Amino acid sequence: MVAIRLPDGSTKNFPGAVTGAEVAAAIGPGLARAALAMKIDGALADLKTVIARDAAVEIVTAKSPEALGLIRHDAAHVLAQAVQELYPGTQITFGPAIEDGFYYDFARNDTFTPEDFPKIEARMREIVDRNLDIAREVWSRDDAARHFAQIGEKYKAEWVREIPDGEDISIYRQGDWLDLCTGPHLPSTGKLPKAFKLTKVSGAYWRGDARNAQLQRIYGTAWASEEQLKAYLTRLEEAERRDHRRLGREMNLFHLQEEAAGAVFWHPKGWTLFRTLESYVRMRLDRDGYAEVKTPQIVDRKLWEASGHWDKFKDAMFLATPRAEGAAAEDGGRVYAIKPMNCPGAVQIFKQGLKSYRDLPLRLAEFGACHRYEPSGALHGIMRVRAFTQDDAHIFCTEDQITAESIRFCDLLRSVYADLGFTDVHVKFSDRPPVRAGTDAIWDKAERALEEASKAAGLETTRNPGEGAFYGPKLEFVLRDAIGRDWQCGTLQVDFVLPERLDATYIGEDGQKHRPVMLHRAMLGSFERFMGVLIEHFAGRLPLWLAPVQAVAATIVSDADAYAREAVAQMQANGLRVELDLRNEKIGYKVREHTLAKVPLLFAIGRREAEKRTVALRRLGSEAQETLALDEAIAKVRNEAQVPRAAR
RNA sequence: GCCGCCGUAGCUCAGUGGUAGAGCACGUCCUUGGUAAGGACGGGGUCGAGUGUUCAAUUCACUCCGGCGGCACCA
Repeated sequence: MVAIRLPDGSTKNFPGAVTGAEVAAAIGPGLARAALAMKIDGALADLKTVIARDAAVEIVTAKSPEALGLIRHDAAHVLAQAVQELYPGTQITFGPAIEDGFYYDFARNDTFTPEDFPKIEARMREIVDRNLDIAREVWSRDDAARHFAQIGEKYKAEWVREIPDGEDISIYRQGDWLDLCTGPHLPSTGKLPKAFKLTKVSGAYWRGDARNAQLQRIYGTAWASEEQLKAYLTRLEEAERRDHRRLGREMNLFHLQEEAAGAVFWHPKGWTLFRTLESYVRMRLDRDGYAEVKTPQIVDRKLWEASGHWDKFKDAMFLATPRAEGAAAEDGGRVYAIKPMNCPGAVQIFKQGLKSYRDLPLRLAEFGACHRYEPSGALHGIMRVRAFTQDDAHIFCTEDQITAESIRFCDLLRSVYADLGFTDVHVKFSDRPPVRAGTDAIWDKAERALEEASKAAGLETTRNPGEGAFYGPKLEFVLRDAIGRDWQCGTLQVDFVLPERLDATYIGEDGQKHRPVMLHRAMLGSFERFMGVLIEHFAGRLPLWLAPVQAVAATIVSDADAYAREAVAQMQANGLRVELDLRNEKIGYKVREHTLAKVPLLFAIGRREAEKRTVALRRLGSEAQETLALDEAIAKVRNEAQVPRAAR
């Protein structure tokens, strides 16, 4: 007898081994129809799996949180079958479920284009209509390897050989189509909702390695219902509306052009935002015990060789040599590199003069402009550029101070993010990468120190194996934006390696030389990227204190021009970023324009206002008007526009 | 860097083997209008760059540059 415990606490007894489908049927015909898979003692399994012992079983339906993953994984298989039916000779490789959808990687000589999608989607629907039974089989390694080799699936054959001993080699059969897959899967293709859509094709490397063959990846999205699919497509449109490249142009913040690919031309408004952000961060650092420095832009490559960056990153560095005849020789044949990062420079400042343990921790901040030759395919708007400014700082401290400094930084970071409108932050812990500097003993120490520190700072971290910097492990702070997207911005890295390589020392209490530890840290990461994130997070509707143009004073009739000028001058004298719109246009036109430009405040000034020395205030996103005396309006707006924590 | 797609006016986009068009924006004039587009007229393009095919290339081919979507990379 087999006793099956159900989620509601009840137990159903069966005379012998049962399948999930039978359990579902025993509960009710509705559930039997809706069943997609099950969980046996919490582990996801096919409905056809035979349960031979007592267990807790939960039937998974389209409403279960696990359903989307199953649906997407099945959609990937149906896609693969459709593609192989339509394009014989195409090899299959991998096709997992991913966030919001799925993909499948194919090897084929001809290329897929989006024009192929309608045909493939139609075939996918047809496969759903065929309602093919999906069943798991366990094969021997030899049989599986032989089978895939025989039918020309060399990627599958390769993979079969690498499945560890002791693991089942499971094959899913869907009609007469087979795939090597761990599952689980829906009981038949007919259970797959038709709420899917192919979205894009791209290249992808076999096993994620650029040295391997490039495959063709077809992406799709799949949902439990048409409504969900529609909602997803709407979400994509929303993301497109927020695109910082589009808003940057529309709001006249910046532009990019090919003579300086990967570098930003900041327009007055964009630069105003940049400066506002910079001075805010500077204020926070000033108040948190940092000293700001500035290090050279062009530095002899010897320094980068010493730091280890040359070895690892020389291909991504810009070089600079004097151009004048004979100058290079006169200069001792030096080769300079434009700095790709600030840390070696910070170490040079630390090394000036003897440092005592009494000087530690020493927090050196730098708004460092760095240049890196990023691969052309990596460039993306202002989010991934070749010239950027970090809100960088290096904290030189003793090992004992790591924890306290980490806590202090995390506190600052949380508060800064909150001021900037981000409260949903999670933290990744990236440990030692395969290629690294420093001994394992040093890495053990560094990882332990960072773990302790992050625990002490009250952070919950998820592990990110092998993703640390070459000189040390790091915490990465990921912000979730208004529409649920994640952006990695802040970082905290523990570094025992660079102080050693660049020979930084301090004199300890014992009168002996010691190595300081270096903490590399950034909050925004790069201003360029962070500004892109801000723009997208707020959809261009920046909070008043950040808005490059906080208000526009727009006249209704030209008789009000003189008063409007005076009002704007007063506002500007009070530190508000206000523009004057005296154009020969109707107020409706001006309202529309400034609304589209996402200016937070609009002061309409007509004859009435000029006579009574008032302004009619309209706020972005509202149609209400509020008439205020000029002085009152200035006081009010000034208060609202205050930089967070600026008041003393 | 790799795969695919794209590059026509400031922006969004039509279009053609015989050297180009719309809407918005811009300029001038009229209009002084009370909260999301008032009217008239006008200027504006080496059709990304180069090479080739052709009597003729913005259109076809190739190379390069840049952009977009992924992949890889990200000190």
